[in-house]
Order: sequence, then structure tokens, then C-alpha cells
Amino acid sequence: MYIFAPMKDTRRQILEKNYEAIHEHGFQGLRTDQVIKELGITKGAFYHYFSGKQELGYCVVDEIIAPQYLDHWNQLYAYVGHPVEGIIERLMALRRDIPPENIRLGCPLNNLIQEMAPLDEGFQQRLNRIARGMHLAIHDALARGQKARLVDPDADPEKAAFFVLSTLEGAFGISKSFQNRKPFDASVELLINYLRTLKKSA
Amino acid sequence: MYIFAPMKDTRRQILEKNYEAIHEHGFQGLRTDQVIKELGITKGAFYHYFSGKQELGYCVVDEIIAPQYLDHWNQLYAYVGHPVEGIIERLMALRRDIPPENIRLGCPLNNLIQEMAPLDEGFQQRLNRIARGMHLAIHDALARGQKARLVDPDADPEKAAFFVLSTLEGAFGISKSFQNRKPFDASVELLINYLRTLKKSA
DNA sequence: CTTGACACATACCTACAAGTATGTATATAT
DNA sequence: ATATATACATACTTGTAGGTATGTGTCAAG
Repeated sequence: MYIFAPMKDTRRQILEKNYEAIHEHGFQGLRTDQVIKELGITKGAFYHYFSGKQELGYCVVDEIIAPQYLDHWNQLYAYVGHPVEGIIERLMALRRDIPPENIRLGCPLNNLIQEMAPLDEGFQQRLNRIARGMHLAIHDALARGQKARLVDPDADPEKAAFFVLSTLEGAFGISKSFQNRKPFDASVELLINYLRTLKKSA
Repeated sequence: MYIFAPMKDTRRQILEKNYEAIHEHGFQGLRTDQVIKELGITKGAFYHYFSGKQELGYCVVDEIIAPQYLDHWNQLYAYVGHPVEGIIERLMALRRDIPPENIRLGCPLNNLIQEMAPLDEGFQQRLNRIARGMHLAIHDALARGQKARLVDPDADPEKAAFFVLSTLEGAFGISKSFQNRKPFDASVELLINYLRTLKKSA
């Protein structure tokens, strides 16, 4: 399968550099020629792999952003132990591994949602598919916990999952505004406190 | 002071239409000529009142967005009663009065922060001034509550205020992604539950 | 009554960013 | 050996968004 190596390489490079540029300037602010220059390639290469800017954007979402987020949260399904602790562990992993870049530039997923969701149906659907995947993973974890009588039966897994998502994405946004990770850390900390209250005190 | 009436009118119209357009397309996606056309005016009028697109953006933030948010949250200082109930009341007012438009298009403040904060120092400072104002109002309410022994003394007003802001802005973002107000309502509901736990059970 | 400031209107300019058309080297299949 | 597909490179086109330059009507003050 050597044959496909060079193709995948160039295409992947285009995707990744554009991903970074989108993270920095947003999709509307993305200048494809600029990225092409930085990569030391030409328009020929770009338009050989992508029909245009829009399709490139879709591919960045599908092939770079979606796997990142879904892989992270789908690890909940493999977590052994109290489901609530699983969610907490995912949040702590996030807080631990967050690059300073993401404080300055925010969460790539959140950024794109805020910018593109109302403007482009294709973005909207792709981005919401990711959000739904994250919501489902958290929802399922809590529901499993309830079945196993490990989670407060009065809790509403759907609402709680929305709450977690909102606070998490909001935490990125507020930290970006303050250019400081304190808001992020504080929000995640209090979110974790809330999650602990869902553990059945039995 | 009749003299300034016609001036203020046109300028205000330009500001408000552009505010709406920014809400819809973002600042980078804003097409000033388009708005000029819709208003039935010409470039002469626009550039008479604003030196360019950037200054227009700054004025929209300062003269439309900032007052909206700061007026809302500064009402906390006038609230008589339990400070935590004051915050809850502000959240419920928000949930009650939120136009469907803001579910589709998101929170104008949050949108601009995510889009412009890392791109333009002027936006960053102006937008963060608003966020700091909101944070301060909530922080002060909780601190007053602690002084009056109405709020759990172990609570951290600064962190709690960040938590409220994160969840609230995040709730807008997630609802925008789902094109549905359920995530917003759920997040605000659980946030209110959390705030009640801060009331001293004395 | 005229002079200057204000509040616009009209016409023009131009830089850029997206996209297109076409050429070419290499490799693979037949 | 030749045809065909791949993987790019080069040069060109084109719409447009932001901005400029300049003209004009009105009004108030001196």
C-alpha cells in the first residue's frame, strides 16, 4: 500500500495547516492562499484534493475535529468504575492536557459552532453531530449509573448532560475572553462538585 | 438640542442594522455595503459617521452590546432580598425573555468573543470589559450575601461567578448547536439548583 | 448675505481572495 | 510502447468589499 503514501501526506498536511488557521482566524477569516504559501505548495495541489474552501472546511470538521472530540468522550464507554467518576476523569484529563493555545484561541469545536452554525447548513449538521455524540456519551454514562443504582434516580441524565456540555464549552469561551485559564479551572472544578452530588449517597 | 436629533437618528440606525447583521453573519462576515443598501442610504452617510468597519464594530460593542448586558446584571445591586435569589431572578428573566432569534443565532456577546477576541485587541478589550462587569456584579452579590451570613462562607464568590458565566454563555452556544432551546433551559435550571445550594441552611 | 460646518449623495478606485484553465512529470496498466 | 490516471505547477480571470475623492444641499452664525 505504498502507493497511497504520498497522496495521503499532502492532503493531510493541507487539512492540518488549515485546521490551525481556522482555529486562529475562524473559517470566514481563513485565507486559503496564505496557507498554501506557508505549506510551500500551489493552488494546483489544493484544488486537486478539494473542490473549494467549503469542502475543505467540511473535511477539517469530519477528519480532524470530530475524531478528536468523539474519541475523548467515547472513552466513557470503556471506563470501569463509577460512571460519574468516569465523567469527572474525562473533565480532569481535559483540564490537565489543555494547551495554552486553547486558552488563547478557545475550543475549536465551540468556535466553529458559534461562527458557522447559522450560516451554513453543512457545518451546522456536522458540528451538531459531534455535539450530539458528546451529549450521548455523557447521557449514557449517567443512565447506566442509574440502572446500577449508583446515580441519584431523580437526576435527569439528558438535562445533566446538557449542563455538563454547556459549562464546559462556556468555560472555554469565558477563559478566552479573560485570556486566563482561571475561569476555565474554576468552572470545571465547580462542575465536578456538582457531578459528585449525583452519586447516590447509599 | 433639536439640532442633534436627525444626526443621532441616522447614526443610530446604522449602528442597529449593523448590530443585527453582525449577529447574523459575525463581524468578519458583515458586509457594510449590504447594510447600507438595506438602510436605503449611501456610503457617504456611513463614512461620515464612522471611519471604517473596525470603528463601527467598536461602536456597536460600546453603544449597543455593552449597555444591554451591563444594565441587566447591574440590576443585582438594586435587588432587595437574598442575593442568591437576585442572581436566580436575573437568570429566570433571561430565560423568560430570550427571543427565539437568540436560540438560532446565539448570544451576541458570546459570538463576538469567540470570533474576535484573538484577532483584534480593540474587540478583546471592549468585550472583556463587559464580561468583567458581569462577573463583578455576580461576585459582589455573593460577597454581600456572605457578609450578611446569607451565603455559605465556604463558597468562593469569584469561582462561583465564573461558573455562572461559563454555564450561561455555554448554554447559548449549545442551544445554538442543537437549534433548540431545551439545552439552554436545562442548563439554566440546573445552574439555579446549584445556586440554591449556596444559600446558607441556617 | 456669505461663509463655514454639517449631513449626506455619487462615482470611482484597487487590492485581494477565490476559483479556473491549462500544462507537465511520473507511474501504472495493457 | 503507448495510453491513461495521478499529482501536482503556472498563469490567468473575476467578483467584490472596503475605502476614497469629490460634489451638493441646508442651515446657523456672524
